[in-house]
Amino acid sequence: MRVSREKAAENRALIVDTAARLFREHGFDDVGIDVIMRSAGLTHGGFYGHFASKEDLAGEALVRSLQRGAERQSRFTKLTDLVTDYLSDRHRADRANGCAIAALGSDIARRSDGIRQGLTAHVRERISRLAELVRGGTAAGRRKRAITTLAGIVGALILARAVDDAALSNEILATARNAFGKAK
Amino acid sequence: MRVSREKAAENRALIVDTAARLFREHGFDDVGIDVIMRSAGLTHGGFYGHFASKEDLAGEALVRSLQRGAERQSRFTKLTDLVTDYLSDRHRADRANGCAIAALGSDIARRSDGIRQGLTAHVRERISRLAELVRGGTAAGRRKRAITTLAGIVGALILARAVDDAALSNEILATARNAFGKAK
DNA sequence: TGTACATCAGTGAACGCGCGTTCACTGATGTAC
DNA sequence: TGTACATCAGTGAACGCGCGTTCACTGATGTAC
Repeated sequence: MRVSREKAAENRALIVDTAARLFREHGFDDVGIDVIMRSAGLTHGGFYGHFASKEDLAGEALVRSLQRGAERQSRFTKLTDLVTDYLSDRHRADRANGCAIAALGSDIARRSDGIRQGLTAHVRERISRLAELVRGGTAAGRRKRAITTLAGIVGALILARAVDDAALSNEILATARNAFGKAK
Repeated sequence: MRVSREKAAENRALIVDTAARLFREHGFDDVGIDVIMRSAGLTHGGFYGHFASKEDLAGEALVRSLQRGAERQSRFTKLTDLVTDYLSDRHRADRANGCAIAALGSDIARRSDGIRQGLTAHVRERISRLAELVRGGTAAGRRKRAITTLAGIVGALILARAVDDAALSNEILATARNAFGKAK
């Protein structure tokens, strides 16, 4: 049965949000459209009224995930705080609501151009944002520090999640927090 | 038709090697058994004479990939050389024969226990190996430096591959080479 | 060393299931008068 | 403001394809004598 245009728009946004979480948690290929729609409280048949294809949704969901990450990071005024939050136990455990680059990074390199373009714009912004939080040095130096920091925290989180040993995982997180979160 | 036991063992190793390359290039879920077997010059029906399941092969293939990476890195006697090689244009372009952590990192966290255990042992070894290449400082300091370096180069390679812009990708690689490859 | 038989690596057809996608239909919303 | 009709968001069954897995079969290898 038909619903109001307002409700339809809400449903669309809900599908994107739901997919954004499920994709980060299980990867693009391991989440079916029926699961996404059911999780959003709908049936799978209505999917193609909102999106042209699953790949289309994947692109929107990734952008949404990245936006959420950017919003969270915008709360911090010190690089240390941002790094501490990014490399926290909570973030390691909560893949579904965490950084999309860490959750899907090695996948993204293999996806379609549209998806990679969305990521590229985001990475650019995140580097600029990190550079603003670096204290001292030249502009070029701050930018280098921002890139190094981004690479370091993304790599550390991916390693800490991939590793099957709590002690080693903790050691990786703690060491990276120290190395990349220091005022230097 | 039957082949000699020696030939059968060769075929098995060839399947693992072939799968190791294909998985790194396209991801676990986007490579079918028929593609792997055909790439190895066999037909798909023989697969289950060698492996219990696709997941079983995935585990062996990952271990093989990680071994190859360890062999390559064992050639270097200086941290700078290792980092320069890891963050080279060649490595960025050749995902199929490169580091499995960078190629499959965010996937691995979602795989079965067997697969993650193989990775954990490897990460431990790689950290020890990197620590040996660090000059100066205490043992604990060298280990911390090794962890930071591993996280940094893995993250940088993943970012450089995911990004859809050659200039930005180059900037990430060059900056990380400088930051993590320096003698400090 | 040669022969006869058992074994078994590899083949190719087939099965079954999951999943992306399509479609006829329903009934509430939106619109024209 | 109310009525009649058109629209269209969502439903659920169905389609078709790909892919992991199974299986009867083949014929070369391995073994027993």
